[in-house]
Amino acid sequence: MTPVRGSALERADLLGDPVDVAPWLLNKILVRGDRAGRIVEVEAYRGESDAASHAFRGLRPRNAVMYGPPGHLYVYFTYGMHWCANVVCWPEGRAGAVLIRALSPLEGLGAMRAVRPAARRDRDLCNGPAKLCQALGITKDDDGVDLLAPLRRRRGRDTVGATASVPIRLIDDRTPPPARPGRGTRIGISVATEVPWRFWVRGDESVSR
DNA sequence: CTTTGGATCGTCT
DNA sequence: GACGATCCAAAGG
Repeated sequence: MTPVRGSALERADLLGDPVDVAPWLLNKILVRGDRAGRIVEVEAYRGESDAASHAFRGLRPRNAVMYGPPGHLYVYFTYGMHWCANVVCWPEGRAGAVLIRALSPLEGLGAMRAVRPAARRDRDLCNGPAKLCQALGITKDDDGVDLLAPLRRRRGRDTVGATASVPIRLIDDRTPPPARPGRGTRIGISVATEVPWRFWVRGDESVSR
């Protein structure tokens, strides 16, 4: 399998409103060691002005990363068993993030299948925010990592086990975002359910149900 | 295919 | 003490 190639994103591209950054992130690639997937579904969370955001009630230990510089990963734990990952937006001091809801698996499918035995088909490996974290081994340990940091020389093999030391990066392989992405309301929330801040790549089979 | 309910624990009230 | 930015297995059509 040929490794994905691409350049790091510009941090300036993530300085904006999550509602603008979210569709722009579609078709970018999330890489962890030998595993990689193309972003095909996202949701924008606008921080203190968004009742559905974890930052709606201000700075807390859990959401502190969202108040940091853009381009870092905000990871949270939910439902007593799941991890979910966001790309931090807006300048330092202002909370905002884009939840990554689904990836189209590109590389390391074998490792993903090994960690996700519940996935019957490959399209089920990363078609949900907690599923993709499981597939890439994203946990609390990855909260706050810089997705745009230059990649150092490969430290070791990406084994199915410990992923904590394996870097996570966001890269651009020059596949542009869709000119006309799917757009609709966000999923799984009980407030601010009417705003259309969910975006996806139309027709991609890994978009969540 | 769709619907339903259980699992499970950190965070905030 | 309640409730999640969810997933999955089981049951029903």
